Amino acid sequence: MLIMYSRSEENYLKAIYHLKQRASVGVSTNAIAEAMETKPSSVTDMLRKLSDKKLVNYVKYKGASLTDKGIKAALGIVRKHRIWEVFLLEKLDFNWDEVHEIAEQLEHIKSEELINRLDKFLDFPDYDPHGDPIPDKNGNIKSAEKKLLSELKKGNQGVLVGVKETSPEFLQFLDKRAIAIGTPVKVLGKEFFDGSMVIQVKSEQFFISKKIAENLYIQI
Amino acid sequence: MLIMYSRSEENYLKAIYHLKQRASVGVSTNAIAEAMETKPSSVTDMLRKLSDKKLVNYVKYKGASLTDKGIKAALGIVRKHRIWEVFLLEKLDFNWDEVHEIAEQLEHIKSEELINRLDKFLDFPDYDPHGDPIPDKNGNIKSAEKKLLSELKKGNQGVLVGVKETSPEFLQFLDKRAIAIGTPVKVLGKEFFDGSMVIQVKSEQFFISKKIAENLYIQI
DNA sequence: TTTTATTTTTAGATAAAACTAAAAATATAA
DNA sequence: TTATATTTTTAGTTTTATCTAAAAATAAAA
Repeated sequence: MLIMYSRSEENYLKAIYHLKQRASVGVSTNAIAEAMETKPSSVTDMLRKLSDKKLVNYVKYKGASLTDKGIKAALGIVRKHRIWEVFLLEKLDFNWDEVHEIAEQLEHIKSEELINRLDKFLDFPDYDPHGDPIPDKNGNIKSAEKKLLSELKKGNQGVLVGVKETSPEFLQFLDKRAIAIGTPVKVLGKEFFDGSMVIQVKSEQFFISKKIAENLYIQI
Repeated sequence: MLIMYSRSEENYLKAIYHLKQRASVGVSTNAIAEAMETKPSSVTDMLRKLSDKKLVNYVKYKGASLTDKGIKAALGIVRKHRIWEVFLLEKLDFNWDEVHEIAEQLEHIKSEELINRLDKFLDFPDYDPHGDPIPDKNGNIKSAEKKLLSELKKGNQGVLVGVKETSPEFLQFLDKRAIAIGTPVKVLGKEFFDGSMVIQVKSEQFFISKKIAENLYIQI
């Protein structure tokens, strides 16, 4: 059962996987198109194709969700992506805002053996540089019990364990303030009006907008 | 001048580079087709395209050769391929007959930074696992002054520094006889009739056909 | 040098993955 | 509930890289 998917198919599977994450309903055509920076009509074409291959459940006008087969395939790609990110950061000294783009290419290299050996070479890491868990070769993934910083209340504290947004701009924003995975964070104040917060990071205090808080995962 | 080429264009450039190597005339359409396992008509199409991009000199019915721009591009791909091979062998413990296929994929990853950092990580290797020299980032390549074993005469001796053929079958053939890069080899006898040889490898003697001898590079 | 064989090119077709523009379905607002 | 807006799909093109079959050019043999 050594089935291979095209680079495009893999990218769609990955996008649906990331968009779905517990949304009980199907993912909309438009949402996929936006995430992939392509046109809705292209998405429709691909959904039909993936549906024919039993990788997604797709009902016209009702959106799509991954089948078990689709989830398995998506997890394989996510695994590759995250292992390569660890390699780039730990072995080649890339910065955490540089690794994503290159991993987008490396995740499509076809070789189970390669990724398993790389996994071993890196001593079987559990999380990638952004704090996201790495599925093992059987597709088992640790569902990190993390909360968004924006969901915390005044007085709550925890450790930054992940970021939702991974754009270089956002990651550089964090770097500038010395906020990184593992950094302890405490909520000093929160505005009801706009959801903005004042947080304590080490000896410093920062004002952050709701948008920032919605992209930081905290483990309490 | 950050020009990118498609995977297919890169493969054609690489194939022409490998076929050319000092043949003063152009490489024939059929030779390229055979090397790439594709049809001559496909080659004609691509040669016209590469010619438009000033990567090859192409004259209808007369074959093709790389321009300076084409050589530079080809060397960039060869560099990536060989650096990845070193990585796979040295860091991930792949066998030398397994690395080629995976490197065929990795060589197309688009990132100068990546390959330069990998080069550094590997401590700037000069040769790949098959004994072929690795071009530096400016395209300078050590032209190893090696001879084919088949060109040597009775009594000549040297060290195996490379292989021409890189198929798993051939490499396993060598492994079975403990012939590897760095192994000293001496020609004990040579038949005029069919070019076959008897060679001394360490304490053992082997009979090898002309075809084998034509795929082993020796440094005297 | 004419004939035959081989190589190379042209012409037209196909498949994958994208696009645009228009039509159809669904959701929202008056 | 009808009208309007949004979302999604269909239909038809485009681009890249391939292919087959036939025509043209070149090379080899008689």
